[in-house]
Amino acid sequence: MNTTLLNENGKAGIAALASRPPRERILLVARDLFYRHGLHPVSVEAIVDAALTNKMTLYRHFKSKDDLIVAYVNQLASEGDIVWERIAADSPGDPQKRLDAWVDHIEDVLTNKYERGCALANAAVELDPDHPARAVIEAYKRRKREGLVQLFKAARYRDPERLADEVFLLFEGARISIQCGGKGPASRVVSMLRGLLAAGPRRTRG
Amino acid sequence: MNTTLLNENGKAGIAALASRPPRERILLVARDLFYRHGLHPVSVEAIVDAALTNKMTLYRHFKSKDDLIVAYVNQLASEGDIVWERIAADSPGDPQKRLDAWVDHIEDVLTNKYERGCALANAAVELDPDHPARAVIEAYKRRKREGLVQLFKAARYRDPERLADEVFLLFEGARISIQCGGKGPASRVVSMLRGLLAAGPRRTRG
DNA sequence: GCTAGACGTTACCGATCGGTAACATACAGG
DNA sequence: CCTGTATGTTACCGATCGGTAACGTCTAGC
Repeated sequence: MNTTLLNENGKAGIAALASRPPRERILLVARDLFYRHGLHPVSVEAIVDAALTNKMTLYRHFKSKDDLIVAYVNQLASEGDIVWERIAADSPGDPQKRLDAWVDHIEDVLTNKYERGCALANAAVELDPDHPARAVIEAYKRRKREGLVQLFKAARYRDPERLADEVFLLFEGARISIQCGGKGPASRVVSMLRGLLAAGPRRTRG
Repeated sequence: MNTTLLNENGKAGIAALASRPPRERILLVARDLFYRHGLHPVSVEAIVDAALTNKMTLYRHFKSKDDLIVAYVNQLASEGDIVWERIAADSPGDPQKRLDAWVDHIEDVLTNKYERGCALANAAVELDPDHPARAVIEAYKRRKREGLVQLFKAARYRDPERLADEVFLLFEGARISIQCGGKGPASRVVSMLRGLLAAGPRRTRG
């Protein structure tokens, strides 16, 4: 069986894995396999094999596969929050700079050759409406959108709610479109976003 | 087991099903179950049960489950094409009216209470990159985007490619956001689209 | 050095999966 | 009426699934 682990999405290979505790290895591998192949096609066997451990150890850390999925989704959400906080920390008190930095980050995401859509959105597609992981996903998306609203508000853009929705939806649409063969539309979204940011600020009555 | 069939997304109930040939029943049911629960969680047993038939009959019409998935995706794509053609037929030679009609259609889709994202995009999330159904999905999305470009071109909008990408991505983003709890962002997208259509036309040098 | 707890190994469980063989039935067209 | 074709029924296949029991091993901390 193939034991190739983890794309170059900022993560290390098999060598760095071996020295980490099993739970961490499992989450690292789950993150990779779930994203690349989806939730259902990836068996716990495949995960523990790639994580260089075994089923018993996995089930000592996670009550069930669904519980692992919740942990996987929580991991993604908290990583997204960290990116957001890093952007905030890099430009304290400068909402305009934060917006620019956010678009730079978007550009990185969309040009990543391993991009296969938003992992959280993809997970939502595969999960029943009552799956506990969905609440995490929905809360994260709302948080993200609200952060954009506050940023546009602080930067004194006109109609911040509408603008936040627009850039939020453009970004979401671009990510989902990448794996639907529409690389064309997505390639233009960064310049669209920059256009929106450049054209809008301080239109609040001067 | 529950035999509730087909949401009100324009399709009939169990009574209308019974009089149709098995292959049609199977596709009708697959369309419903695949969309509501995803591709992998729906077994062929569940499909044939809901379609009031049996596995043997299904496998006489489809070589495999993957083959059924291809037929499911083809069905969705051709239905989408039919909507597009109907819009064209309703406003022959009037691209602006077609654009308006398209946005009206978008509004219907986004306000449908059973909306769970674009069925084709959802399917793409669940399919390997080399699955034969993916080519169908990608071709459809490209076709759809190209149709928008031609419409904006014919209606003499400025920068039709960019505008087509923008409305395309907003629509895609809205659909995927609906099931991620972001009903807020999606609710504004129709007025955004109408704004884009109203503000832009004939900006081609007047 | 001993012990406790984390980890690994093997083997297994019942359920379900996609898919098929063999056979019975219904029915339309000659 | 007879025959061919589509459909339905039952039973089954091997594979894989998520999950567990029992037991052996390793090592950190006292």
